[in-house]
Amino acid sequence: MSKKSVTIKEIADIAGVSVATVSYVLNGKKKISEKTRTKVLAIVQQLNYTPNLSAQNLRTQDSKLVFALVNSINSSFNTEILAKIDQKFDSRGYQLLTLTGKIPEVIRTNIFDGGIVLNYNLSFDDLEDLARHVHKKMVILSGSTPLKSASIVSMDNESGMTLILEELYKSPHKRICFICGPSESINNQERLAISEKIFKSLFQRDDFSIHVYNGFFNSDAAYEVALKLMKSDSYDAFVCFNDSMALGVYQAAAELGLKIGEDISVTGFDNIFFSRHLTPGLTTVAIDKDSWAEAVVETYLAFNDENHEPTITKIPASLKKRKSIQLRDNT
Amino acid sequence: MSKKSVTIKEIADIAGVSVATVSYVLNGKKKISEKTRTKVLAIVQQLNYTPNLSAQNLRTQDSKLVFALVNSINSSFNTEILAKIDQKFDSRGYQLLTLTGKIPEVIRTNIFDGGIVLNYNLSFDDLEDLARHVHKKMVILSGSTPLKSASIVSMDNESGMTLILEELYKSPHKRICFICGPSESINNQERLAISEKIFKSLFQRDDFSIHVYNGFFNSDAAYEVALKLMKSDSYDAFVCFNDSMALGVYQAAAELGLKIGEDISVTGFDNIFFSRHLTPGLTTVAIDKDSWAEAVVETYLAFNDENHEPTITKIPASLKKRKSIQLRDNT
DNA sequence: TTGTGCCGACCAGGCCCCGCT
DNA sequence: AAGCGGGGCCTGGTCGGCACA
Repeated sequence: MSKKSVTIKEIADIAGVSVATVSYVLNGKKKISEKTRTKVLAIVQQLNYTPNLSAQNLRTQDSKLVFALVNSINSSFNTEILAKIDQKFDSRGYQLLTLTGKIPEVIRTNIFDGGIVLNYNLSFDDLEDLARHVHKKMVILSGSTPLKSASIVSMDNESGMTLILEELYKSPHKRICFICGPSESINNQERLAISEKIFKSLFQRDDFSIHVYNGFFNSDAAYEVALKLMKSDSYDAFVCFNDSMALGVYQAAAELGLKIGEDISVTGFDNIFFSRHLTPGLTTVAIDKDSWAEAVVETYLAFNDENHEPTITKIPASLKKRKSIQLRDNT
Repeated sequence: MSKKSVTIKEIADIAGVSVATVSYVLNGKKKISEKTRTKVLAIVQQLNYTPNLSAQNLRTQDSKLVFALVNSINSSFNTEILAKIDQKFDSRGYQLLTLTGKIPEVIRTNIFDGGIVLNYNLSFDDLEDLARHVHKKMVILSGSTPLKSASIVSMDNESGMTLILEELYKSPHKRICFICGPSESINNQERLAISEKIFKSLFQRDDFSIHVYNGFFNSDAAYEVALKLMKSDSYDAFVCFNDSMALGVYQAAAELGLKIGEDISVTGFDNIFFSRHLTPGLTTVAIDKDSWAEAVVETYLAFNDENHEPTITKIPASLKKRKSIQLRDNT
């Protein structure tokens, strides 16, 4: 299999010039006469020659490949932001390669210029470990704790969670429960911490922890949990730490004939695409994904400066009001 | 930036052995005494050495990297199957790297062992062009027309479309329209062709083409189209060529107070995750994604045999009955 | 002797310094 | 001065060979 690919040497031989000349023609770093230039290019074209990237990277110690490490490629939240980042890297001459797995071998080798990590389920320790291995440009898309050699561009969970709980406070529904994500997730940890703070101060209650249920950030688990809780009629407000889980809550409500926005209130986080397609629309926390993606790419490229030090950037969140919260007056 | 990484030569120097010895220790192709082995490994461990993949690939002319080219990473259909393929490649020692773009430069270079193409919007000509460039293992996940140097493992659109239209035939709703995808998409072409055939034979009508509307495979466009059509009350059955578009139809129906499964019928294709979370559940065409992924990986690995010839495999489709079609009697 | 254990040296493809005409 | 080429080098794999028991 895999026919041998044509090399620069073959091009040189056929064109009757040296390898050096072909190389110069291809990357235009030196003046070459128009005559040889066209001759070489014609042969390159004809033989469909492409430089061997391994050889190129090896020699130049440089690469325009950027990895994106994600916990799962099958997640709307991940792919929505990934699509934008991909696009922005592309316009700057970098190619984004998405890969999954805890810490794949391949990122420890040096075919990549650097990478970004978009991963709900990577603990701080995992990140430190990763940063030790990838001694290059690295941007993490979650968390707030500075890392030795990676920048952070993450969403502002604190303001986001505050916005949504303040909105929910306007509802007559006050028997709140929290459907949260996996404990390893940094975003989950942050959302949990700030929720507790607000719950205590705004709702003036001290029994936060007993109203927290794990939905593992996925709709099926959240569905199971919600179904049980609804049957026992313990709660009339469901604060989901992401939109996927809100979807599971919607499904449970539909099954039991509960009207969302009337009988119960439901909130999400992330504003992924289907949250506006639900009936009623899901009130959730949005973050401008375009700005986020832009910040990620800029932060990444900032490593190109000599002596650049890692930075931490927080992307502001806003409230996306729809109809899943019942409000006292219809404001 | 990017501290210089440690090389095999440094390891050799520190261990007081030759590079050859270190190399043999690392890939165990030759007997090395236990004593030197442990000594070398200790230093490798300590300096956190990882072989330079570019150098390795260059020398061995071999790679365990597989690309997955997709039109968009932000599509549930793509990511659901991708996640499974990723996993199966992983268990066979290959690393899957997902990338987007028409024909990215990087796949023409030889850092990849080969790749798969999962792309609704790549025409046959694009595929031929791609196959010319990637003269290696290649598996395409759509289409039926044999390619010179790539295998095909695609879903059986014909049987899928037949199943769903036969089911719809049991409904009293007979004013059918078809919401289809972009014309370049091979899957769209196949679904369109077979729909026309069945429409003519089963429903015995000859005016197929005037009931076809383009929804571009995305929910927003489908929503716009559906809203207009519903307002004019021209149709009571909406056959969507994928589930995303069915989502748009659901939204339009909700807005106009139309009950799906009662006032109108809606069908999908692909059975992506949220189709079972909708209310009512979406009746759609399912394909066993696990079998599909398995077939893709097996087909890919078959290229390892000498003189392997490209193959074409069709993955069977089945009907996922839910409640979005109104049936005459409640069977 | 006949291995066993190790090493020197070359090779893979392409970039680019430096020197030649 | 303008155009071109020789050859070292980036890193790691591997073959033939050599020393030593």
